[in-house]
This record gives sequence, structure tokens and C-alpha cells, in this order.
Amino acid sequence: MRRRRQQCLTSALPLNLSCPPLTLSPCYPISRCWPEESPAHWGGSDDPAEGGGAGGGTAGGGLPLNFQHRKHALNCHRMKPALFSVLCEIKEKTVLSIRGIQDEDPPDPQIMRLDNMLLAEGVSGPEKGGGSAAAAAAAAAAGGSPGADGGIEHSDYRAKLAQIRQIYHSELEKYEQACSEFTNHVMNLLREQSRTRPISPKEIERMVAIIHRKFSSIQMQLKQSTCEAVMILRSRFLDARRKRRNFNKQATEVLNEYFYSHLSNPYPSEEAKEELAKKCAITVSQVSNWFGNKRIRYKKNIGKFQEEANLYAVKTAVDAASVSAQASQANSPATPTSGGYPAPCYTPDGRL
DNA sequence: TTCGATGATTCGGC
DNA sequence: GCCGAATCATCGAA
Repeated sequence: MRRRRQQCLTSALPLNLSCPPLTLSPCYPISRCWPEESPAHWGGSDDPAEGGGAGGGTAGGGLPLNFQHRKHALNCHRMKPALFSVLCEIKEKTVLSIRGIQDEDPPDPQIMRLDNMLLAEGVSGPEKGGGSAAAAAAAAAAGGSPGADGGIEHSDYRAKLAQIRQIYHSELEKYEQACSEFTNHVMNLLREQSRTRPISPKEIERMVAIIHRKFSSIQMQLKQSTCEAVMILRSRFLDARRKRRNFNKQATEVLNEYFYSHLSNPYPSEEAKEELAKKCAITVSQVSNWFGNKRIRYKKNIGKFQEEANLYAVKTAVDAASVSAQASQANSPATPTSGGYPAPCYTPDGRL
């Protein structure tokens, strides 16, 4: 097309058959893109039989002699190098102005936000427990109980997050592959076309940048939908955590045992709390909450807790006796009954 | 649906 | 920061 325009422009020039030797302008920067740095590509071959390349494909076979003659004359015209230079300059300026507008491509803040979020959630970036970290953070934020059920929920959350991550990477790979294939295709096309029209490396770069920009917008959609999926998953996870769950029977038993066996001073140390938390598969703060509630409720209504207290006191005594017998150490039971909270009265068979 | 039980939260005191 | 006290919110049995 460009060649045709050039031909039209040059055809208006006065012809001089006694043309000087044709030389290309040394400052032409885009000539590297032309497979053969020959004026033949600009105005066709000097050989009238060849017909002047793609633009004049039929010229060799069926173009009027007049046309071939004029074409030959044009190729040999003394003004051709000058005109070529001018056209190249015009083109160079156009490319620069376009580049000036389009190269200013600051990083999209939305993409950056999405990238940061996906990285924080462990979806993008290296997979090193990002999901579990997010789950732990979510659990901490909810102040929830990572107990037996919590463990199931936790692994469930991680599994779902891993699924999202897998889909995300799979789709991303597809997009990148498609982008690469399409870029290669376009570049090959442009290289092919550069045989018939001047195409500078900058132009190819610009075209590649446009393609990448288009694919980048598709990637942004993928990132957006992934972020939404993670948010929904996280929200569900947090909602589930917010729901209060009663401790299991075994955990309550362990806590009660400790409480009633330390009735004189039902304030477990930090170490004891950690130990209890480990035994009950709950957090230390949950142990603290439990003891706080227990102390108050016991004090408020000792009568109501008498039976329970007796039960655990007997159990503790039996356990202690058993341990003593086993260890051949006949020490007294570990049930303190003086000071602190009022201890229950019980008979050896466990009744009040 | 009701209501007691229970885990969590909030607030003030130390 | 821990504790007691009050309160909230949910669970679960009747």
C-alpha cells in the first residue's frame, strides 16, 4: 500500500531517463527491516522483466510497455534517493509521535492492587503455605477455635484455595501461551509484509506492545475473578468461624478436672494454660475465657455446681490414688480443699 | 419455640 | 495484661 503511494507520488515527478546511479540515503534507519537493501523493494526491480515485486506482479507478464518504461524510469530517477529520505523522515516522525503517546504506559494501579492481593492470599507467587497463612490470619481475625472442627475447616479452606490457585495458574498459562502464539504470528506476518512495505522494528515493537496490552486486560479480568473467588471463600470461612461451637466433651472434662482439682486456686499459669489448650485442642485465650466464665459461674451458684464438683473431686482422688498405687507413693490426693473457692462436701461414694 | 447452658466480648479496676 | 462482672449470641435439649 505504502509502495503504491510512493509510486503515485513519484509518478508525478518529471522523468529523466538518463538517471544517475541510485543510492540509498545513509541515514535511513528502517532499512534493516527490508530483507534486501535494494531500491528494488521501493520501486521494483531494475529488470523490467521482473515487473517490480509484489506491487507489480503482473507487470512482467501483462503490463503495458508504457507502464514498465515509466517504472524503470522512476527507479532510475535522480530524485528518488531524496524522495526516499523524505518519506523515511516523515515515517520516522510519525512513529516517534505515536511512540511518544503510547509508550507512556504507567503501571495500572488496579493491576498492582490485584497482584498484591493475590500474592498476599497465596494465590500468585511461590506456593509456600500462603493459603494456610491466610487461613490462620482469618482464624485469628475471627478469634475462632481451631479445634477438631477447626482443623477440618482449615484444611478445607486450604484445599479450596489450592483449587483456586490451580485454576488461576492454569488459565494464566493458557493466556500467556495464546499471547505468545499470537505475538509470534503477528511478528511473522509483519516480517513477511516487510518484504513489500517498510516496517521498522519500532513498529513491530509497538504492535507487540498493543497485543500484550490487550492480553493484559484479559489477564486483569482473570485476576479480578480470582480475587472475588478468594474473597467469597474467605468470607464463608470467617462466617463459619464466627459461629460459636461448644467444646467437645473430652475438652470440657479436661478443663473441669483441672478446675476442680485446683479449686483453691483456679488460676492456671501460662504454662498450664498452654498444656490445657494442647490437650483440648483449643487456643490459650479460649482456656482463659473458659476459666474466667467458670470461676464467675461457680462463685455465683456454688450449689448448682456441687454435684459436678463432687464428681470431679472423686475422679481426681481415684486417679491420684491409682497413680500413687502405681508409683508406690502413698501421697495425699491432689485435691486442695482449703482457701480460694469454697470446696464441695462429699461422701466417699461421691454423694453429698 | 422456649430456655438454660455456654463460649465470646466488653468494660472498668488493679 | 489479667481479672471479675455484665452482657451478647449461639447451641441444643425439651
